[in-house]
Amino acid sequence: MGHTARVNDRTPDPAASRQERKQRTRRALLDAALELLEEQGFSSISLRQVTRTAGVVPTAFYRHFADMEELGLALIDESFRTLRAMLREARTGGSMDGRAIHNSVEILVGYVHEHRNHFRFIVRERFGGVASLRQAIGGEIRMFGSDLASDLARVPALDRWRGEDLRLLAGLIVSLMVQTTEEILEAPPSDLAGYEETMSRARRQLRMITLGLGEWRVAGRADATTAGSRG
Amino acid sequence: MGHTARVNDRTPDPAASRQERKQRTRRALLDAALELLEEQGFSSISLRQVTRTAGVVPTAFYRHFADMEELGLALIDESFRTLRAMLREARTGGSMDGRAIHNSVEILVGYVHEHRNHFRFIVRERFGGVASLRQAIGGEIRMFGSDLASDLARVPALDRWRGEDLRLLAGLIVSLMVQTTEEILEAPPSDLAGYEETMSRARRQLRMITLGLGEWRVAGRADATTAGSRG
DNA sequence: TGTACATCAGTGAACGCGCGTTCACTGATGTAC
DNA sequence: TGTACATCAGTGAACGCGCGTTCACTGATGTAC
Repeated sequence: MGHTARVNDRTPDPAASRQERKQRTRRALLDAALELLEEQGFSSISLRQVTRTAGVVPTAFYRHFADMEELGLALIDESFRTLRAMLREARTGGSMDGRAIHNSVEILVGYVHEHRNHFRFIVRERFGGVASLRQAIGGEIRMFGSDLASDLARVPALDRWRGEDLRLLAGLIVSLMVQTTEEILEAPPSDLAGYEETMSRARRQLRMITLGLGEWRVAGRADATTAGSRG
Repeated sequence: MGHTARVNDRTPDPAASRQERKQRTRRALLDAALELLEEQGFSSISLRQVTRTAGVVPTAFYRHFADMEELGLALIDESFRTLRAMLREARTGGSMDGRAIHNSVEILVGYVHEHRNHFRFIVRERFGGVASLRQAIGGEIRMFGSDLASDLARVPALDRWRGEDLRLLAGLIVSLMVQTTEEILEAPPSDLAGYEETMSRARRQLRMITLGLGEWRVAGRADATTAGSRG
């Protein structure tokens, strides 16, 4: 809440190269935007507010971004880049089963919790007023759903499912994860009990979904396959 | 796209009373805002844009709303009032079973489809930059979840469920409905095939959720291991 | 190592613009008698 | 029914303000020799 780390604060740090300092200012602009986005929507924060918060003159902005939209896209990229890497890593190791799906959900929710400001921005702008940001965020979430669907295809219990049904199932899970992300962001970051509560709710809701999967008729006929979610 | 029904267009209609004309201007302001909200977020549309689109001078705005926020709250109220009535009616008739839940979902999705502009606004501002609107929308959705949970309590198959679990299940279904609403709004209103496709997906996803409910252990132990499917 | 020049991140003044809000007003509609 | 007055939805001018963007600039950092 308003520590507002400005980029200069008049300690020029002679050890830093020109390039390093430029990066630092860029960082300050991104952080300033994230700070302002705690309170406002992206389309209502101004370039001048951002530079003011970053401790820099308005015109300095143009050394880093062509306009606010470009800054917004940079924030989206930042938000998802590390998460994608973490999930890719989690998914390469070992076999794919119900446990692995649960793991991915835990990784995502933990990640969101640790990057609250980024994801508050993401949730706000997912259907916000700026079309290019909406598209970029939509693309990331869709990609996330596709990855999940192909993971699900590797779960033994689901091996006879049609691709279309796997995508529906993935959509259901993504929908739960979006909902959970929103819940995480509603509580203050210090509220660890609330965080655990949300996690626990998400786990049980995920289990509610997976429990019934054994009942789903694969080919459209009533041949009930076995094996629900097995821990 | 941009038919922009202005309030005056210089046909004063001598038959209308002063009160009727005032209502008409109010309506024109709300419609103007909805039209602008197709393209922009609420916090970035201006009072002057709204009055310009409505065909009225900026200062006339104050005869109807204290500020833009008050207009926004009026739009939220409009969006949900009729829907609430329809769902209440749907739920008073007859017994409550899986069929009734499906019916409610159909009503909601159809309603959203026929009030696209209102619900685009709702979806945008649900996590948008204006706190009071966020709260109002959150309250409506939460109320919706509570109603659904108490409906679920009357479903025979769920009669032994704990309230907490019913709320989780209701949350899951609300989450699916929000997701479906977002899908409906992504396609143009003329795309009836897309609408039916979305409806069909929603139905099957709802079935995926409800299929497993027989497996849920009512008294709920805390570990993750679960039995396989029943016949 | 020292000098002369190039680069370029950040500065500060200035611009025209749309904004929300104020104010005194107009003139049609409504009401009292 | 006709007259005199009150109401009040909508008008139009004016205000001060923050905005995005332009421009010429400064002075520390980087580079060539």
